[in-house]
Amino acid sequence: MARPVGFDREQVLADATKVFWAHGYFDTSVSKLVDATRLQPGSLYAAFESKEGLFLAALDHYAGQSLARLRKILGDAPDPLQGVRRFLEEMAEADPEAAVRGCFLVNTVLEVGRRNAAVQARLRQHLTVIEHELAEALNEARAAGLLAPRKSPGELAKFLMATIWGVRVLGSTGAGADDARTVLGMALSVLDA
Amino acid sequence: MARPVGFDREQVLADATKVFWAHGYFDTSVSKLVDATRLQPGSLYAAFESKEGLFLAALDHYAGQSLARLRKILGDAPDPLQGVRRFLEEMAEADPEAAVRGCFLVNTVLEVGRRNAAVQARLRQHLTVIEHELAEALNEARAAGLLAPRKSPGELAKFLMATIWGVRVLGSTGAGADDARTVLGMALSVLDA
DNA sequence: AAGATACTTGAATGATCATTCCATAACAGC
DNA sequence: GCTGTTATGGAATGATCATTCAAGTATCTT
Repeated sequence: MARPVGFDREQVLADATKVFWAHGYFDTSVSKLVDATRLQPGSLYAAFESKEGLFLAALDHYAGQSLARLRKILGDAPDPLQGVRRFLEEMAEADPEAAVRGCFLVNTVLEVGRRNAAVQARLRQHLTVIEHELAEALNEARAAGLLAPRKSPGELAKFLMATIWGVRVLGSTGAGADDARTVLGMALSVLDA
Repeated sequence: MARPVGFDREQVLADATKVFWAHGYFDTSVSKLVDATRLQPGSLYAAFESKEGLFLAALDHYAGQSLARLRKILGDAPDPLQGVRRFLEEMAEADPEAAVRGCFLVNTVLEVGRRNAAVQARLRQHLTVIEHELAEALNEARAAGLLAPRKSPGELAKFLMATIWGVRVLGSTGAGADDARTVLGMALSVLDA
């Protein structure tokens, strides 16, 4: 047949994700991507079609990793409710640099998603999967008697997603871990009683 | 003396704010600003020094208006606690376009603030003023017996700010008013009991 | 009414933008 | 070890970027 691809697609996506995450979509130039991935424009365009194509692929790459982390935390926890709590509480313990960097998906919702239908659709899809995962865990928790029966797992999941987003913004303002813990503590108190 | 400035600075700031709010910092070109403000580059640079200078001025313009709106709602409310509730609840009632546009300050925290110290400092300043306003209202509420004494107004204010940010992100994902009301209802339940 | 002052205009600047393209290189099948 | 096919490297493209500047114009002071 012909010459095979000479780079590791996953590695390239990891590199590109890092750049887009740090600089956003519009302030990431193709030349920054060339530097970070060590791929020339030709190869980049052959593999991902366009800057937007690469960006969407990076979004998928990031979302896949986030989902895996959530599932691991839920799986390792002694019960579904504690799993949910730990997932939220973990956010306050990231190092300051990571906290300021925020969540790639949330950053993108505000920078691009508002105005680009393709990007918004992709983001909603990824965020919905995470929300459903939380809702399912809360549903199990309620079935196991860990959560008051009058609470709605679906609504709580929506609320927790908004809490996550709020804490991400808080982190990007440069606030410290203490503030994050305060906010998370109050939000998680909604799960009590 | 000499020829006076031939444009209304407030009007220019209002126009520029609209563009920056809709497109963000990096996707707003000077030529878009020239179109929106009907000022030529020379005049724009004479009045605001640079694109970043105009952006910071737009941020100030927006923050001033936001603060005025908050103060009006607090002033019109029958008591401080209801004022705070109304300020939050009002967010769900914006028309869908405005909801997707989000809050200029929050959008900017994630797009620019994370990486530009001057912008981040300005944002923190504006957001802190709003947070203090909320904390003060909650303090009055507690003094008036409307809020349980064990609740901390300062911590509640931080939590409510994060709630606002979360709801803003929710709106930018394209979610409807119902979802916003659900999230706000749960968050405001923290003020009860 | 005349001169001094400073705003406005819009073209020019050089850099950088996303994307394309072509010559070259590398591998598969025969 | 050719031959066909596809990846790669890197220059070239034309558009657009933020910013500057010189020429023209409007207004205030005297």
